[in-house]
Amino acid sequence: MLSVDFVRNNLETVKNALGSRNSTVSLEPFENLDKERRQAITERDNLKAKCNRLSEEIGALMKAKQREEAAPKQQEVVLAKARIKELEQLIEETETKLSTILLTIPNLPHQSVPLGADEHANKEIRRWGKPREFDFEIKDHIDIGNKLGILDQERATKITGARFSILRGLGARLERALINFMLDIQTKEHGYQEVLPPFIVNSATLQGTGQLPKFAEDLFKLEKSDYWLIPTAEVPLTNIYRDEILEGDILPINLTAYTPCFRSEAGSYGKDVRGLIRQHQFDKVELVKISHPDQSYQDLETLTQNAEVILQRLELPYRVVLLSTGDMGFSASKTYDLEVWLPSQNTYREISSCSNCDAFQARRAQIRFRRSPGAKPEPVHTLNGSGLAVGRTWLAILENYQNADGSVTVPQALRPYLDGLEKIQL
RNA sequence: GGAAAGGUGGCUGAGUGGUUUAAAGCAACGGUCUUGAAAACCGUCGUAGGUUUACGCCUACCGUGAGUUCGAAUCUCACCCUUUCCGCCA
Repeated sequence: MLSVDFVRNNLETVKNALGSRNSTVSLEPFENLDKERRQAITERDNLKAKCNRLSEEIGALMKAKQREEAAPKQQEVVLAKARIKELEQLIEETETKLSTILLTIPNLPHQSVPLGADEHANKEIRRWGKPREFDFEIKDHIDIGNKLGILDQERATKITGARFSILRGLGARLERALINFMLDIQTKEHGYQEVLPPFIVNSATLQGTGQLPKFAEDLFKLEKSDYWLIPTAEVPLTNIYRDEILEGDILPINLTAYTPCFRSEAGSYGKDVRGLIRQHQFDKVELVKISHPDQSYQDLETLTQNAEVILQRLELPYRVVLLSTGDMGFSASKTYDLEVWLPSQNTYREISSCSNCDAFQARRAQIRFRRSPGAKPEPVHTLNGSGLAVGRTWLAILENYQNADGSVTVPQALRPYLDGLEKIQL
């Protein structure tokens, strides 16, 4: 969320930014609503001040047993209160409209973000590793997984429905190994604190990180409650400090968590229907930084590198892409995607998305800090990134490490997590 | 699910209709004193909104929301949360 002040004083900038982000939010009503609201507040506060004064006088008269003299003053208060009631209704209406506008304005892009309508304007920053050349006909991860008996999507459909899967035997084991491997690197080498948050959150939490009110459709909601399944650990992790004022010297706060993630994938029908790429439930190890505003863009570089290390250790070729204004998520001011090489698709596919949300989420979630003790509280900057999407890592390993005989070699770095296993085979 | 108690500032904790402008203490910050520190003393010490060139002034906030009243932390209703006990349960 942008601050009212900022929008009021930078109307043109915000309008331009909206355009660059393909947003359809209209700022036309903003100016009038803003003015109307402030006038009403001023009038109401003046009336209230008057009532307070009168009430005090009435109190004094009552004490002095001068009831008759209090009566006209009481009348006056009653009258003022009727007007106050009208004004409060008006204030509430305008504030609702204003906050609807403010809550649906996406974040402003950072100046370093390329302008563009969609992913074609994204900018490749760097590549790591060389895609392997195969001297046999390669299979995709679905075929490999099915043949090895470690992936069972048909039966998952019976148990739940489309876009769910069952991992079995070494498949399940590989998933668990990856989770531990990722968490170990982030906690032991990069200094993140491991967190195990709730997988179910309330709507205030989702509004804090920007999923609500605009993207309810992408989420799973539990019936007869205000509870929702998390679409990413970013949501509970970032909200840990909601409604708090932190001391500046504890920043940055680095958090990591493994959680399953639940997404309705509304509007993606027909997209990536095969395999594990796009599931309603998937595992992810998430990285979150609560940063000092002066440091946050440097912290984004660090966070991105922290995620990259996982791919490097697993020796999976990838590239880093800087998203353009039109391709970024709602809350982000700057985003790097990590894309892993998928032989079956002969292309790079997203496996991590690392974003700086600047003060956008912090303002919504009221996460603030003091530059020095006693200083005025300011919003922190919040960052998040996948480190990494476990399901996509799982399938990337199957595809990149497949052998002609249908077996899959276990990446060196992962073997300690699988009792030294070198190969997944029949 | 049943019963009971409770929710007040960063923390502890008073306050049951009218100088509460939320006491007091602790913590924090600034100062005096000191070679330095501690102690002592003095002062400052919440958040948000509105208004003002500015000093400042005004308004709201005692779990949340509604209500009673000229006036609510205090009374009424609903809800949320916490703790304890019982029941059920991994």
